[in-house]
Amino acid sequence: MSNPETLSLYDTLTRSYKEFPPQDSPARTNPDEPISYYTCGPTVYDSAHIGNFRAYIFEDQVVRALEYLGWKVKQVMNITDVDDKTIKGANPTGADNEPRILRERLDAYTAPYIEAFFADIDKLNIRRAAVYPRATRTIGAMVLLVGRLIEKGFAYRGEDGSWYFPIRQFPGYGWLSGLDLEQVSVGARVDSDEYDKLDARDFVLWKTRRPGEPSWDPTEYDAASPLPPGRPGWHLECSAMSGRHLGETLDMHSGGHDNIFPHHENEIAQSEAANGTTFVRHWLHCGYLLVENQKMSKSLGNFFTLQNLLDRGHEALAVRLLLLSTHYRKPLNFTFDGLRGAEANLKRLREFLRRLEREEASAPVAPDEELGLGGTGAGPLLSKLKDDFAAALRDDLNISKALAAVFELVGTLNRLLDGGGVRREEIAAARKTLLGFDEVLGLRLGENAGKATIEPAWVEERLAARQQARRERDFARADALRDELAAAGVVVEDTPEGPRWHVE
RNA sequence: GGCGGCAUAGCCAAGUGGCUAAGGCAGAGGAUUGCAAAUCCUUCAUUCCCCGGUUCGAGUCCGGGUGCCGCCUCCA
Repeated sequence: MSNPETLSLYDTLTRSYKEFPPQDSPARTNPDEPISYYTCGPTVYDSAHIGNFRAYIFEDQVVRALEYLGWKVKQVMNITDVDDKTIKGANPTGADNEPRILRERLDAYTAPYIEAFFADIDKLNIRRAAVYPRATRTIGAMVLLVGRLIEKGFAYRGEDGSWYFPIRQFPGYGWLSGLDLEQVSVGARVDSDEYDKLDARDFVLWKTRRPGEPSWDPTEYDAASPLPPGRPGWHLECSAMSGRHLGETLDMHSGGHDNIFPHHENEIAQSEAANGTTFVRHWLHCGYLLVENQKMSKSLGNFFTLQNLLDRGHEALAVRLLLLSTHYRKPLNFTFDGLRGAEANLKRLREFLRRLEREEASAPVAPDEELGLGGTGAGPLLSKLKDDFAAALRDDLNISKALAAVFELVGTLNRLLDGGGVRREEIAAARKTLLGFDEVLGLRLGENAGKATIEPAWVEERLAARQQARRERDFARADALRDELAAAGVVVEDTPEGPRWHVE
């Protein structure tokens, strides 16, 4: 393995391109040290939609690209399993009960959504992160974090016992989002439990227990904790979980553009106030997803989960290809036209790999090949394309350029193979190059997952009958046999060397 | 109102001052085929939202518009 290559990546905080990994990242000097990468995960109150998956696929691209370029990565993705929506979902009537019962109800409510989330990311071939910490299982770390904030004077208690973070005390507040605190309008609406904030813009760290809401007793984790029984505020979990699994300073943190404010802004404030160290060296955010040029919403009827698309007969990996083929920082306009285009592209890539495998297996090893002669000189082309591909990734993950290299490989090799005389080792090298690209694209080109298993003898029997019919020029019968095979998912292609088939 | 992003062919999209504006999808014509499929060839933006300006030269820089999108504190 050659030395890892650095990338030029846009950084949200400085609004500029920066070299990644950052200079002060331990991964830069210690080859065994992984890049620490924290990603905001799902709130499990419902099935994730394709807008969520754009972010998760983008983050998967980041990991895959870094690994392709030679880096080790430790990715952590949180699962938010306690917030207002999950609480409401778990206990719609608001009936009060013991905290333990309410916590159990919450777990029972989120469990199927957690399961669905993992099933979906598997279908989309999103690699699993190293850890998926759950908020409800990390309460102790959150309690300790608030404890440190209290010690340092970065938290105050409201009248009802909830604790808040005083944003005015944190000098860097607003930096990430570029918001000027004085300009942020303080809404006229003041929530009933916000009356005792010192500043209406302060955010809650720990909410005191309300009837009907699951709660945790902080003294179970820290006997000296002044926090009342209650639950964590929205932002606290990410600061606590990232610290627990990746340390006080992260190489990279990413999420959707809409997480910048207030979520990530508040994470910075909490973590840096508590630890006195830089929280994140590099911030990365992906753009929004539109559907047919409109915001995705249930009322417009353009709201899609992955399952909705599968139900319409689309393929998860085509959805993946579509969602990754727009540069991560640009708005992505999801259309069914685009999805069909992605399906065509995916088919072309699969077809190309099949051709390489087929021709590699049948290519004779010519006498001059043993001498290293002959062939078409595909080698230099392949190394150029690999260079182009890697350079595209290093250029702020320029996926369009990377895909151009992939399709140049397809077009050029198809031409060479049509011309003949390609050496077996050249074909093998092309195949390996394509599969190498797919390590980043994640389209499972080299796998046959999900394909129907067909009994070859059954197919051969029909093919033989069809050939017989063709020889007799009984094309109606030949086409009927081909249709029968097609119905079973078998695609037949006639060639000068006879028919060949594959399962689709 | 404040802050930020985007605008390139029917669709997706690269491009960050200089040869003929990448690549993909769709379309058209052709080779091949019994018909298909796959593949290949040809074709598909005198032009980059509009108006000015800078420059020998601008899609690329500057100014001004227009349009679309996001954020401006969770629980609304």
